[in-house]
Parts: sequence; C-alpha cells; structure tokens
Amino acid sequence: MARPKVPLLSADRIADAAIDLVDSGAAFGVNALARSLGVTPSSLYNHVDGRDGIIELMRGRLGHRYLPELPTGAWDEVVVATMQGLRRLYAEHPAIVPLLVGKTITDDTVIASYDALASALVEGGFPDDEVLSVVAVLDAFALGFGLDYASPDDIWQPGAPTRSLDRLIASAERGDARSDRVFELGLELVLDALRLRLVRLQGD
Amino acid sequence: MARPKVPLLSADRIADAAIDLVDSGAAFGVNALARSLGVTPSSLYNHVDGRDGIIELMRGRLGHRYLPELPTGAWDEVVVATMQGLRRLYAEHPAIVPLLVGKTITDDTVIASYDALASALVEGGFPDDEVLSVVAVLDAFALGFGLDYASPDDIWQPGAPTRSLDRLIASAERGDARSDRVFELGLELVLDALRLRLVRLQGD
DNA sequence: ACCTGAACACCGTTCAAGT
DNA sequence: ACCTGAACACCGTTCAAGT
Repeated sequence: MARPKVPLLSADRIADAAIDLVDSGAAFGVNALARSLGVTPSSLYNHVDGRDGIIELMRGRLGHRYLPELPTGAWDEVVVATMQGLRRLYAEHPAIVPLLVGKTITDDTVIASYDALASALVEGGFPDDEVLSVVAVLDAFALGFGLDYASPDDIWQPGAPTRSLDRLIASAERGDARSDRVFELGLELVLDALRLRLVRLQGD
Repeated sequence: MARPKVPLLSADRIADAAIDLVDSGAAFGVNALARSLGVTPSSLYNHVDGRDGIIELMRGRLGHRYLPELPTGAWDEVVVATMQGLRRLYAEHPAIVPLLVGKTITDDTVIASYDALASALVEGGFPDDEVLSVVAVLDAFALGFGLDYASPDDIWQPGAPTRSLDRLIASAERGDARSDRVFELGLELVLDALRLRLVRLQGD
C-alpha cells in the first residue's frame, strides 16, 4: 500500500488524533501518534512540520473549538469570555498545556483571539504602553491555571511536618473542583484589580 | 579509572552542572549533562534518581539560593518577598521554568517557603478554606511570569494583519525589561485585589 | 502526491564488570 | 562505593523506493 487512492492522513486528522492521544493520558510523541493512526511515523511528515508543527496544530484546533467567535462588548466582558474559553480548554485538555508552554503562537485563530482582547483593552481606556503587559498578565494567569489542571493531585508533598501546609492540604478540595475554585478566585482578583487600576488612571 | 579515590560526582555537583547546562542555552538531558561533567551517563545514576530526580534537585538548589530565609512580617510583605524571590529565580534561570512545570514539589526548602506563605495568609486573616487557593493563584502567577521570561522574544507571530496586536507589539518593550514590567504590574494587581478581598471579608 | 521501510543520530535507563 | 562500557528499548527526522 504505497500510495492510497484516498489519502489516509491530513493535517486536521493528525491534530485531532494528537489531541485524543494526549487526552487519553499517553505521552505525546510522533511515534505513538503514528501508531494510533495506524501509520508509519515518516508518513506524518507529508502533512505536518514535525513534532513542534503538530503541537501548534493542536493549539489551533483547540483554539478554534473553545474561542470560536470573537467576543465583543465592554473590555471586562471580553476578558471574562476569553479567560473562560481558555479555562474550559485547559480544564478539558489539561495534558496539552505543558506542551504549549514557551512556544511562539502562530495560529491565526488564536492570534485573532488575543488581538480581540488587546483591542478591547485599548478601547476600554488602558494606555497603549500597558495593554500588551495586561494581555501578558492574563495569559500568564490562564497558563498558570491550565498547569494547575494539569498538575498531579499533590502539588506539594511535604517530607517534614509543616506549620500550615499539611493541615490545609488535608482539608482542601481536590481535582477539578479545586482548580475551578482557584480559577474563579484568580479571575475575580484580576478583574477587581484591573477595574481599580482603570479608575485610578482616569482619575489623573 | 573504575572507582576514583575521591568521588568525581555528588548530587549537588550534578545539580549545579545541570543548572549551568540549562543556563548556557543547551537542551537539558542526561547525556548532555554527563558530557559536561566529563563522565559517562550511567555514572549519574549512582547519585541521582534519573532525569526527574535531577530536575527536582535543581529546584531545590535554586530555591535554596533565591528563597534563603523564610520571610516574616505582615502577610503582604511575605507575599512580596516570596514573589520577588521567585521572580529573580525565574528571570535569572528562565530556561529551567519549563522543566519544573507540572511536577510534584518535594524539596524541603521550597516546601518551607510555600508553608511560610500559607502561614502568613492564615495569620493575615484569610479563611482556612481559601488560603491554599490563594497560594495556588500566586504560584500560577509566578510560574506564568517565569514562562514569560523563558518565552521567545515573539510570543505572538501574527500571520495576517491585526486590529491592535501588530501596532502594540511594534512599540512594545522587549526582553527582560518587558517581563519585569509585566511582573511588577501583575504583582501590584494581585496585591490590590487580595487587600480588597480581605477588607470585604472582614467587613462581613 | 502519499505511504513504506531502512537508516541515522540521539534519547533515558539498567546492569554486569572492574577497582 | 563509584565509575565504565555494553546493551536495551525508545526517540524524531530524512530519504530513497514504490505506486
């Protein structure tokens, strides 16, 4: 079966299989991915730009699913919509988050989403030279939370007795319920802070 | 040279070499690390628990350097001290951040640091069932910012023209100066928000 | 154009052998 | 106790060969 009449693969099919693979708990890898597609590793290179290319495709596909239309409205509504989209994305596909870390974003859908966020902040009254920083803060937030979803149940594993940590860990919620709570708290905190900042900026 | 009279290696020496390796811009790996130590990869396994073990040792060494003594004082002073320590750590060793992501923290020094933070928040008046969430928020923050330091200069690489992103990127600061600014902004935002939250909690 | 199979340089880890 | 060297199962990627 050298060349099939109808192609077995496509970039989208590969990206979807990659997402399924990672969601299933398996380690991400070109070989494992090819195996799950019933295909030879080298076949993938006809459609896709290697390991990193596949990861960027995954980002694009998920962005397309979770940030489908660009949010509009007041800046804080746009912030909430974007962050909630990212939160759902990361909560439902936590194992992907570590793969996305520290890689340049090129996917158009995802870029458009950050663009909408930046534009909303500009229109909301944040000064030009601060908007990108605010976006970066929000991004750092979202990523940090995404990693929280991806984290092992025990983030901290004290070897020796602690003053507070042991006790707090013992009585704490676990898993997604905790992560959701943390995210809600965090989002509330940034929004409060951003609103406060805007008021102060406009007061000058 | 089967067994030298005085050992060539030790856990600390390996951890330090690993930090140097990663700081030099090279990819982290057991083989590269052994090479930089002038030693065979298998030698490392006499001192260290494999790749993940080495990473946790790196965390410990750096924690020891950047979070040396436990901060005391008002809760917000403790928060600032801890976050600034993490900021310096991540700023000066950005390439390490992605390695730390999503791995359980076992190192005692680092644990003690989070414990001090949690204790300060408890004493500051945050309710027990919220402290761990606040710590997680701060941790997500710090990690997110750490990743900002580790990020390529271009986090976003728009393929098509954008409404705001292109323009803002063109006029933005770059590199560490920008990351510092983002961090300061972020820290200010969380602190404001946490203070506000505390006031509201105590108002009830 | 699209898939296979062989080949390449590389991983991380284990373990017997040597002192 | 601590290092070496061989061996293992695995990476990601390239490329000629086949249809």
